[in-house]
Amino acid sequence: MKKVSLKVIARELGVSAATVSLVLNGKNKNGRVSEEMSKKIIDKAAELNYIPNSLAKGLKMGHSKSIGLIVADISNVFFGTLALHIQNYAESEGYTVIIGNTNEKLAQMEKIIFFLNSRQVDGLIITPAEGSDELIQSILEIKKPLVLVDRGFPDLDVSSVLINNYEICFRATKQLIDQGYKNSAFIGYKQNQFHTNERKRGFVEAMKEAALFTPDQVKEVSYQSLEEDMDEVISQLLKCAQKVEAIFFATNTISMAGVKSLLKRGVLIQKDIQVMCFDETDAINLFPFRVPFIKQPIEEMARKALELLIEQIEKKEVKNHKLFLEAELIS
Amino acid sequence: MKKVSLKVIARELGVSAATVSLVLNGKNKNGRVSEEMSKKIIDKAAELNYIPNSLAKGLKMGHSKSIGLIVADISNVFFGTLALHIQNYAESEGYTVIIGNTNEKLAQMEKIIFFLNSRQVDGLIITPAEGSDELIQSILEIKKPLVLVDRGFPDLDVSSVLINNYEICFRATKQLIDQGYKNSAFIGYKQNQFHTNERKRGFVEAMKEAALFTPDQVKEVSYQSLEEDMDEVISQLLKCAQKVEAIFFATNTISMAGVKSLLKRGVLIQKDIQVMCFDETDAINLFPFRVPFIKQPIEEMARKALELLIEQIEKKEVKNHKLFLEAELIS
DNA sequence: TTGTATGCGTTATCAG
DNA sequence: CTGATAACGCATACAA
Repeated sequence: MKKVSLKVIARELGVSAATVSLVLNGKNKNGRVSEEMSKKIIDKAAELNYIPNSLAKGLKMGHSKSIGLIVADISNVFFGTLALHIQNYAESEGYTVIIGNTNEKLAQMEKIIFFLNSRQVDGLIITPAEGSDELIQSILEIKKPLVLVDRGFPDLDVSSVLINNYEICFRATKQLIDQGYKNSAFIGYKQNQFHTNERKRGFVEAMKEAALFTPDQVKEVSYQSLEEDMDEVISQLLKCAQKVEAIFFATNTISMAGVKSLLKRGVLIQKDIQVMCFDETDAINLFPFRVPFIKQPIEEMARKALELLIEQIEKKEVKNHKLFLEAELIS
Repeated sequence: MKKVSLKVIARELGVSAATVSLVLNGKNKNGRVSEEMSKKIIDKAAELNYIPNSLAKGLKMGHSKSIGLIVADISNVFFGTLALHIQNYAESEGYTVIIGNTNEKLAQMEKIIFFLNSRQVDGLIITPAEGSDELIQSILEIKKPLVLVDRGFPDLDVSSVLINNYEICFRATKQLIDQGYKNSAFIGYKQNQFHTNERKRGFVEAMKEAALFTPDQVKEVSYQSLEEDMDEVISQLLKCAQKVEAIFFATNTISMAGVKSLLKRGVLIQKDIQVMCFDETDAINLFPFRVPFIKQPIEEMARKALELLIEQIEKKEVKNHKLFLEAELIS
């Protein structure tokens, strides 16, 4: 079973490759090719199981009709779901998605970008790793269409689709306060990224507004040693002189680890300690009562990111649109 | 910032594109190109930020150094994790992975295969959808390297990496019996796939061996309406005259939905009803006690699948290796 | 209504 | 030691 190319079809039918190409691309508008020939070609292509070679096409056309999606970790449900939706929308627009993982590592991210670029992706959707601003800047410089999702760099002239992190965290914290939880803690990642900082700021400002803030309410765990750090932080909180009444977890993975750690210690969620989670993790659904959480509009994020990207690709200009979608407080 | 190709470097340096190609691919072994020129070329490439065009290379070479991974649903942790590991191994072997979702739909799967083939992937790793045997057969016929993971077709002459579904489920069921749970139920997907049938068979045979089997112990839910079906099935089981003592869930998604449904009804896991789960879902870890589950060697599955695939790709022959890796019973 | 020629960026072959 | 040339499969301008 040898490769069947345009030429093979052309030869079998005694016509030129050009004619076959025209017909198979539906470009025989103004009676360019006869109905008869046209039909013969289409039938032959089907008969021979012709599959167009996208590499050749891409090379010729100067675009690959593919986009690169770079996430931190595809085994994380949040990114998996994001990827699913992006793929779905991309497909309906005629684009393939190539997914890469950074594992939150800058070096890895750089490698993947190079790789994706060498594969001639028409654009990139990225959840940038910490400290990747220069790297992002370098993509901008080569005028490659680019959209950031989930995380962004406010100072960079780049399009991004984020949620209203500050505001939703402010509201979530305020809700805890209004419900009577005066002494809350916030657990986030030990990293300096805009979106995480905004979440923290939301918590801090709400607490300050209610004159309830003390600096040691904010705790940090590291991505690499999440479970151990969480256990440490939780036990610190439980030992505090002033009893912690609620804990705000800043991401879905932190929420899972946090809830797990609490349960391990026999702490009763909502009875002993209230929690506020990020994203609708499986964990949340297992309780016989509602656990409050912040719901991100993942599908919309996917759609918007793709829209912005395709706009850039097709208009051939790199625009700076910064979108902040509204997350929802579910309780 | 225009595209920088081999030619550009060549022109700037006043040499031919061929020479540049040789140097940049490290093929100037036997003093083919002078040290001096060599260095100049490498420096220039770095200076101009040269990125090789994989499309052109692939077109010329006849391979793309990429493989297609087709899963049922990338937002499912099992597949996400599988994808992560496959990508990691693939990368270390110099291959890119392009991921596609079937959403368990045959038509979708067919579409993706066509797409991936048109992108000239060198091989395919697939978790086949139900009823996709003819489709798989057609891939075999065009001699495209192919490995099935997680699910397989025993009658097809195709390589696959599965776990020992029958045996592990037999043992898991036997363990429930030995622990005194006489009346167990099994909940699986309403589909006719080898791997799921094997799981069911493991349960049934173990029950039969202990003379405890009755046909209505086996329940089915459908992938599309998992939650509703699960609620229905669970309430059926709870209403049974003969009290159900344990439930065996046949996949990770079923486990999650099942546990959720039980908790919703106020059933106490392990106290009222024991469960046996598939995969280590988040849910399992939230209980203050150990919930027994079957642990699949996902990373090993990924590695083996890739090994088999690369072997096929590089030896240019399609071998039929059927691997059955050992899952682990954790309790 | 159809065919020919050209080039996309690369590598391999063969000359020089 | 290096350069010219052809070819991979396709799309397009131009010729017939």
